[in-house]
Amino acid sequence: MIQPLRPFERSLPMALMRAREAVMREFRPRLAADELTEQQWRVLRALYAFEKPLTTRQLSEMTFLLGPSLSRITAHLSERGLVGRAPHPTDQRSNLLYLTDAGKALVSKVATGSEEGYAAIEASFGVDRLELLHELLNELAAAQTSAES
Amino acid sequence: MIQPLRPFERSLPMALMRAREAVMREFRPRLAADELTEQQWRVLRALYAFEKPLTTRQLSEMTFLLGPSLSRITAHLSERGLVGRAPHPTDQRSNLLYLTDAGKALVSKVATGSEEGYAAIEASFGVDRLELLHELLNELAAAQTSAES
DNA sequence: CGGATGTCAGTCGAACTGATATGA
DNA sequence: CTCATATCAGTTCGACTGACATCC
Repeated sequence: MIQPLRPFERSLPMALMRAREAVMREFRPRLAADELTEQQWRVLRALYAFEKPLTTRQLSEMTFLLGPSLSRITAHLSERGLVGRAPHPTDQRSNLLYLTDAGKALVSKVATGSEEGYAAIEASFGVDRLELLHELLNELAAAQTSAES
Repeated sequence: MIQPLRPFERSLPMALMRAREAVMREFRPRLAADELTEQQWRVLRALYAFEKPLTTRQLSEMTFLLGPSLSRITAHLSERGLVGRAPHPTDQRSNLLYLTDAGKALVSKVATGSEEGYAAIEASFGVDRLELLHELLNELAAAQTSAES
């Protein structure tokens, strides 16, 4: 007989996915309403949060998207007029990507609406426990990232 | 000026993804070594955990995969001889999917190896804090799922 | 030169929608 | 008849690899 391995409920990746899926049920419709995929949103969100232009490489690290995927996504966002591209001042291999005014407006609109979603989560889950969860998640990510061989 | 919205670090979906990404760096190579995608693994894992045959619908709820995606995935796993298919005893619309011996052996092999990954995580993060994290994640998922409109 | 950055080309897997057959 | 289950067809998207031009 095969040994009784780690049960389904104790799978950490599964628990993280289940929680994320539950949360995204709150946000996904808002993104879909503006024809945005999760990945596109991650890019816009990163650009918005930093308020400064970013290179593809920086975006890649922040959004966990691979270079080639980012090339496609940013090209698409550029076609939609949400993202602009400027030459890098010192490194001519690289570009700097930034949010256009239309991009900023869209992010602001979606993010403002999303605050309703956050309010719902905070109400049903509790602000302090949400804070604790954030803390644990950050520490887990830090612990694993630093534990690379 | 646009209001300073929720910063990047306080995005719950992002925090969950970052943590999951960090954890998956430990497990992804193990799956890739056996030519398994994350989604395929989720299906095998669910079948293995339940030890009983499951319908496509049940699998869909457990793995967060859509029906059509599951059809393709199970067809693929069936071609590889990892999953078998039997008629449902009472509902002739449905099938029952189960792990073949080869499937069980593969899951057992991958899962056994993965315990090393869990050990590394427990070592760097702490068993008790991992337990607390699991608890919070489950409660978050439950709170959100029940808060559906 | 070696090493990094970004893009292109191409393949594969999965998400997703809409339609369809089948049976509860 | 209705509703649910599952699959198919087809499109879009992103993951990923390998090659490549460009430049530090």
